[in-house]
Amino acid sequence: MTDPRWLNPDESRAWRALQNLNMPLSAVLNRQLARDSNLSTADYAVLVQLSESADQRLRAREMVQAIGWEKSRLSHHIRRMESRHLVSREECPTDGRGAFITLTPTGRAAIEQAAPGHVAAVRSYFVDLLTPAQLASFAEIAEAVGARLRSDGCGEADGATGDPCQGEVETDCPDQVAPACAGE
Amino acid sequence: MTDPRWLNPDESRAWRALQNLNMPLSAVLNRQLARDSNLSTADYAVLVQLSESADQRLRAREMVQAIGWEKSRLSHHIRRMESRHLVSREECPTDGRGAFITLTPTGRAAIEQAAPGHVAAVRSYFVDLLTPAQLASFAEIAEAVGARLRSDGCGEADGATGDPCQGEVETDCPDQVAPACAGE
DNA sequence: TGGACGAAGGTGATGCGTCAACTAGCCGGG
DNA sequence: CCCGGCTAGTTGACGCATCACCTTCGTCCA
Repeated sequence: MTDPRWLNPDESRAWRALQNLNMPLSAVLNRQLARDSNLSTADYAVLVQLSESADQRLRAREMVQAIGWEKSRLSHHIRRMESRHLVSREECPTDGRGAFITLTPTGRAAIEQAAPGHVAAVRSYFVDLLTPAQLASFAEIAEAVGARLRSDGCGEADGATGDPCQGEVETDCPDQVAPACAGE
Repeated sequence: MTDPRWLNPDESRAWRALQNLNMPLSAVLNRQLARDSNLSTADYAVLVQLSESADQRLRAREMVQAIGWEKSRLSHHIRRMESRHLVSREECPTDGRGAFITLTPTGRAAIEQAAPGHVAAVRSYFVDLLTPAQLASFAEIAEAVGARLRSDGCGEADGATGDPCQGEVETDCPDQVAPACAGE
C-alpha cells in the first residue's frame, strides 16, 4: 500500500461535516417521531411504502428494494411491527415462498397521524434551512455518492482504486416524507 | 396543526438523496473497516480521538463532546474496547468522579494499521467523487444543518416553528479520518 | 458544616441491525 | 421425474445504541 493520501483541510472539513450531519439528524428525527407518534423512522419508512402501494400491500422483495434494507432486517422489523398491529403478513397465492406485507387500519391511522409532524421536523431540521440552489446542489452531490455506492461489489476501495464498474442505476426512493394520504 | 406543507419535488429529491446517502455509506465503510482491520467506525472514531490527544488519553467527558455521543454509549463502547485491549480506563487523580480513557499499544497499532485503508475508502466513496467546489458547497450545507441541530432542546420542530434560540456553537470534529500518526 | 444541586460516569433492559446459516419453493436440464 | 441451483424469506446469535435510573463526587451557598 503506497503512502496513503490523507485528507487535506477542505476535504477533511467536508467529511467531518457529513459525520456531524448524519447521526444527530437521524437522532432528532427519531426522537420526534417516537415522542409524537410512537414510531421509529424505520417504521415510518415501511408505512410510507405501504401507503403508497396499490392495495396497501407489497411483497417483501419489493419493499427490500424500495427502502434498500437487507432482507433479514426487513423480516425482523416486520415481525416487530406485526406485534404492534401496524402491519400484517399474508401468504402469496402465486408464489409459495412469497410474503405480502399489508398495512392494517391501525398502521394507516398511525402514519396519517404521524406524517404532518414528521414533515414539519424534516423541514425544520433540513429542507427549510437551505436555499433552492443549495437543495439542488445537495441533491446532485448526494446522488453522485449514492450512485457510487450502488456500483460496488466490484472495486472495494483498497488503495488508489480505479473504479472499474459504473452503470445506470435507477434511483429508488426510500423514506419519502409524505405518505399516500398527502393531499387528501 | 394547520394543513402541513408537504415537500415539493425538489425538496423531496434532496431529502431522498440524503436518505440514500447515509445508510449505505456508513455500511460500506463499516464493512471495509471490519474486514480489513476488525474495527467498527465507532472504534475508529474513538481511536482517532485518543491518538490525537496529548498522552494518548482523554477524559470521558471530552471524548463525549468530541465525537458527539451520549455518555452511556461511550461507556458501553469503552467497556467493549477494553475487553479487546484497544483502550484502558484509569482513574483521574484530580476528580474523583472522572475517568481517563487511554490508548494502549494494541490500540495504537490497530489504528495505524487501519488508517490507510479507511482513508482510501473515504476517498473512494466520497471525497474523490466531488469537485473542490462541490466539497466546499457540501461542507457549507452540512454545517448549516449541523448548527441547527446543535441549537435544539429549544424549538422542537412541531408545527410551523419559529426557531427561538440560536447561537454560536463551536464545531467539534468527530471522526477525522487521519489518526495522529499521519505524516509519520 | 452541611445540604441542595448538578456534573461525571456506569448499569441493565430493551429494541435494532448484521451476519451466517437455514427452510422452502421455483425452474431448468437431463 | 428428479436433481442442482436459484430466489424468497426466516431465524438465532451477537454486538450496538438508547433510555431511565443509579452512584459518586465536586461546588456553591447559607
